[in-house]
Amino acid sequence: MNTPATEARVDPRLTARQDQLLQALQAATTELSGQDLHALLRRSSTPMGLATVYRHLRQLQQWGLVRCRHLPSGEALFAPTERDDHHLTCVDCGSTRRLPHCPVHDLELPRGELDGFLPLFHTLEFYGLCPACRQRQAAQ
Amino acid sequence: MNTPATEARVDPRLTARQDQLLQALQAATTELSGQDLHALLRRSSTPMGLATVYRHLRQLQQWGLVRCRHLPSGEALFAPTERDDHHLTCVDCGSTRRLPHCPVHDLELPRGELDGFLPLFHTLEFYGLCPACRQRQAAQ
DNA sequence: GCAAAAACGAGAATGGTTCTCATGTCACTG
DNA sequence: CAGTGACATGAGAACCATTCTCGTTTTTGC
Repeated sequence: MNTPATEARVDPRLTARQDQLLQALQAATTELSGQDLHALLRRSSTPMGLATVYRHLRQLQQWGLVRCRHLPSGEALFAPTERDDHHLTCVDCGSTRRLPHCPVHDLELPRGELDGFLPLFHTLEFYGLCPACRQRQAAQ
Repeated sequence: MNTPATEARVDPRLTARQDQLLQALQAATTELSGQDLHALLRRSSTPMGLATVYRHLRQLQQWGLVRCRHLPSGEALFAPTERDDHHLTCVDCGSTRRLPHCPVHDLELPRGELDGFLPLFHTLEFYGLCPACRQRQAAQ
């Protein structure tokens, strides 16, 4: 199940800021929230404001370079789309665990994989551009 | 890809309030937000406060009776887990469209199905209880 | 009935995200 | 070089869905 992010990438010409943001995400071993990125980049030689962080995260997301998922707490976590990670998320404490490999290739989740985790439900969502927005963006 | 919600259901003995909430979700043709449900039930003969709506939504979710997904806007939408719906979500305008059938059985999304929608990335998440929380809940 | 426990809800608090707008930056031009 | 316009930036305010607080009401167990 490969989402054609490369094909979807409209304009890979990133600004320095966008590149800085993307590299921070790629360098991180885990997903980062907007707040995390802000705190991280605050310490760099070229600090980035919170508004700019969110602005560019949305832009990168619309370009298919960054994916976003929401924890039960409502916090949004970002990661580069090149990482094909999937997670088990606890609806009680909100903790998440990365699955060792993409489960879509093995839909009947084996007991061993779950390792005690009790699945209650799943979500499968596709993010992208609807025809109306593609058309509007092309017209601009 | 059937999530064993029934097996996971710890205590299907719902209170009147929980039942009212679940029935409202089942009766609705679309997913509803917490605010939607509050507004809807406000007009019923037994109105429900916002705090109670969210309290029970979380409870029903932990029981695997209700699923929740987040729009790019951050708004959370709820639906009964018995409905196996999946969506295309636009990262620009946030609109969502229900897929005609569960795409997990047809992973290579056919062009016709997309109908002009440009997928940028997808998310696949499992929600449930981690071992620690199962243990803690069992102990209580 | 009656007391203890649980459920309830109005309104305040929380906190992540977005918006506003004044300022900064940069590429051009003449 | 100023001059100029378009765009990027960020501090802080605004927003708003959700959660928390806490006094009241309802239910439960006996």
